[in-house]
Amino acid sequence: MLSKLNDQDPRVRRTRQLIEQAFDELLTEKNFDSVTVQDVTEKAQINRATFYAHFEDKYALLDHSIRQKFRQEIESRVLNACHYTPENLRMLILTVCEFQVKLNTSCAQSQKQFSPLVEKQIKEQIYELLLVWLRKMNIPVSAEMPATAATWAIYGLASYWSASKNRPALETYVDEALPLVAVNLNQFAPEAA
Amino acid sequence: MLSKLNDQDPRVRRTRQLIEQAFDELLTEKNFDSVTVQDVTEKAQINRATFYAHFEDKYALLDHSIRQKFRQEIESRVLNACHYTPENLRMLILTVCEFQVKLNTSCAQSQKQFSPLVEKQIKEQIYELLLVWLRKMNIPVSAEMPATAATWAIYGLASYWSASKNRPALETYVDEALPLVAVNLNQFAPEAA
DNA sequence: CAACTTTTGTTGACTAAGCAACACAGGAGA
DNA sequence: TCTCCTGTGTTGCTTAGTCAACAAAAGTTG
Repeated sequence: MLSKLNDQDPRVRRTRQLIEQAFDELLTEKNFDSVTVQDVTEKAQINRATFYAHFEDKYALLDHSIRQKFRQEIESRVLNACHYTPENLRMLILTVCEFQVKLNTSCAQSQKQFSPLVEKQIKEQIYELLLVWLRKMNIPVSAEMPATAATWAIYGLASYWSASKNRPALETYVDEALPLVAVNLNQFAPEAA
Repeated sequence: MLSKLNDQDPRVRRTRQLIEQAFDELLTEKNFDSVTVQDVTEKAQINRATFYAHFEDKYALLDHSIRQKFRQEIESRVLNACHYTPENLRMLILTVCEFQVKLNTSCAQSQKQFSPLVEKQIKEQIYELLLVWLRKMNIPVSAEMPATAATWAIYGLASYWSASKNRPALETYVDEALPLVAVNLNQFAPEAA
């Protein structure tokens, strides 16, 4: 059905939380493919029909879960409430890198199964964040293209790092990555104008 | 209202649990008198009207809470699923003593405010348990009177102990208390028949 | 392949929970 | 005293969640 539920309703918040929590726990036990909607609803102790009132299917739940967790990382570093600086960009890259390894360690199996879904969700949020940053420094050209380039570069660099056999130290890696991404954005920064 | 709710309904179980948990937490913070129904519903994040669908008022909640906690103590020692022996009776006395001090320590203020309510609930359950024990050893006389005498004796001894300034060691105290209670019951025990 | 089991979405009728509004009971305090 | 304020129960109406049943997909096994 998915007739939009009221996010303010305590019941809605509660059952969403139950679903998300059950889902998280299940992902630490088995891989995503073998988790069924029934598993989730049984662990969450809700009716299966209720699940479908909240999420279209288990893929929508995964999307939501990834999105939410990444958003939390962003928000905990108040990156969402700030503007562009090389330091903030550096922190963003670092966050994406850390998120990748966190996913790999907290899930039962390496999440090859759903990596495309993860990539989509993360990139969407990086992109939105960069757009906000760029729009704050009213630039002469459209923000979409620099934001797109930077988004893909950040995600690509983070993936590359997290997949490396012998991962270099995160800090030094990010130091190297930063200029590769910043070059597209620095030109619009106030001090460079 | 209090139109009887279905105990099997997951929603009912959930909100009851929320209410009980909120209540417990509040009792560790302040004394019973100053806990309002509003406090409970706010902490539990449920609607106030919902509270009244489950409990008549905060006194009914207290009754329920005490009753449930004591029952848990009984059940965790499987006293509910056994028959009369001096050893089981000893364990029962010990349980009542421990429960008294547990109440005193886990609640913000010593629970003088609601001790009559506590006493009523505990004694009811001791009595029911003793009745079951006595009925299992089909005795020639009615079980009610020995059960009553033993119930009051047990509760009285436990109260006396928990209120003592310099409490003697629980084990030795119970050893002394046991014969005082058992004398009324032993005569019906199989080996004494 | 066919017969099976499991899981998936979806439905409609019913019940519980949320919400806002109400009248009413104490206090507390000028 | 009168007023203000906080907490109490109760109500009618709305929305969310439960349940059982269903058909249809997707695996499994022989």
